[in-house]
Amino acid sequence: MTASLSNAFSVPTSETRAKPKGAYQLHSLDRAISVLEVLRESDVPLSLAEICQRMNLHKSTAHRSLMVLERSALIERTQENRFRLGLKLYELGNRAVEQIDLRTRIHPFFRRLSGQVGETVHLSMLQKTSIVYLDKIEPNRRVCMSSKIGTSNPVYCTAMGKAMLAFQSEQIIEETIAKMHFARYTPKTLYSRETLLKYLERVRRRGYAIDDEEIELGTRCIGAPIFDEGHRVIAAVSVSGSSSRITA
Amino acid sequence: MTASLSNAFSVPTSETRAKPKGAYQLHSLDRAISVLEVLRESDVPLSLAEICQRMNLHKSTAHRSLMVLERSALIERTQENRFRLGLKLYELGNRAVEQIDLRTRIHPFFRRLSGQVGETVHLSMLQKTSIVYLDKIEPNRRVCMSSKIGTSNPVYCTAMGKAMLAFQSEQIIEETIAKMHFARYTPKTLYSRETLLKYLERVRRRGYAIDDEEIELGTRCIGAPIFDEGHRVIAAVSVSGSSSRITA
DNA sequence: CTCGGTGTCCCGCTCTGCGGGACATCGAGG
DNA sequence: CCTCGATGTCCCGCAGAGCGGGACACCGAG
Repeated sequence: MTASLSNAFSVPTSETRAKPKGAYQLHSLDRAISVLEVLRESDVPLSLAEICQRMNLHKSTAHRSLMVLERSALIERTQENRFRLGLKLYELGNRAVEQIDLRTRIHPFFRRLSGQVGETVHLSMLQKTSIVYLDKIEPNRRVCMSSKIGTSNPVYCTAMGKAMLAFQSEQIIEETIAKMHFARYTPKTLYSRETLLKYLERVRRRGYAIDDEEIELGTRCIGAPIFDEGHRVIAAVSVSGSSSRITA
Repeated sequence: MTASLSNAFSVPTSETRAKPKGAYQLHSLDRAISVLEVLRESDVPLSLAEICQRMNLHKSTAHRSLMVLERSALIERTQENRFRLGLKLYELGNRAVEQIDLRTRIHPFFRRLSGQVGETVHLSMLQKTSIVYLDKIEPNRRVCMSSKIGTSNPVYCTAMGKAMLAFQSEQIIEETIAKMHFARYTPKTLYSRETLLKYLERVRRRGYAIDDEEIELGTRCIGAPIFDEGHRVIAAVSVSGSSSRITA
């Protein structure tokens, strides 16, 4: 299936752009999504010209995209005619996690875990090649390692990511790994298909995964998958702490 | 300007659809956004067929849209081949409010207010013809009136909405009201341009707005605008409570 | 005043992507 | 077993959406 899709490239046409194309094409939609991505990465609102530059687009093309996006409040413009992400996204995003309803179902169990370990605990879900943080509880310590809710990290260098990936079907694992771009955050980061596969095998035997300073030196995490009634992985929890405190 | 845009309709073409068109057109993008909207309104994941039905679209058209949206994780599909909003929206949404950064700037002041009044306080921002709730603090009472963070309500029947709208430029007020669809939630709901305009005038004189059971019987709110350094309205706070407790 | 930089808007030609429809797949029912 | 209906996926030709060139207006700087 995935194979047949890749064949669908048929005519590679001109396509100089290095867009992450994947068969089904809706140019203006893809472009609009890229705009959102560009705006997300920026810390300040961007002008039309800046957006054109970063995506190399022509003025009129970008302008049209922006107008439509603004009309639906996915982006909004400041008084100085700059653009940033719109609050509609907040609405949609909150609704998205609400539909999954994981947070409320898991929260009690989650609190107890937090009380027991006295370290930061996180809740996350798998999303393509990333994990997205949905919830966390921080201990009453001065310092603690934690990620911000609503952000994401790569699967291959987090305990929760590996815990969730390990229990997917053979096929999903293959597809997911194929889409990954390995980057070495620390010397300990797993950076190849093979090491990752071997690691997933271990996770399956033990039932949990560990991130041993793979994304940040000094931070160690233990992650375990959460299954639904049908024994499918739907989320993961983790305990994170300074590598000095986490050993057992 | 708005006038010239409306002229740009030039050829009304076929367009049987009652789409909220507004000059700049990107069909596939508009459609995709509608898909998100449809998914947001549903409490259960929807199948391709159901989506086609609700939007009356042809299978192939909707299918393409869905595939692209899924590729970028704006929607995700369940094992039963149904679609729901994707977690990417959560990421983007959180980033959106983070970029505005209001919450953290206002929070201290906000806490104090909450402590003083002992009723639910809300923080919201204007978004087209709605207000979006960004933050709230609830009192330690058993019952309290409050809205869910990340959701929205119409401008014309909320204290914060009217407080923010009142201090916009003449032009913005006009445009916003033009886009509104008045619905009568309660007998007290303002439901015409004129009453709303007159009310806004009062708000400007007093400096704050009141929602007197306009959206829900038994609930009364007082809303005040928040200005930035340049005396522009950027948000609003409100105090809400049962109409029996709120009078002065 | 010019000049470079904005954002907005128009228009013609090209090639995207629409929609009809074929094709698999599944499940229910006979 | 086959049939039937409903599903999702995929292909392809034609038509019209939307791309990009470019005109235009509007700054603010020099």
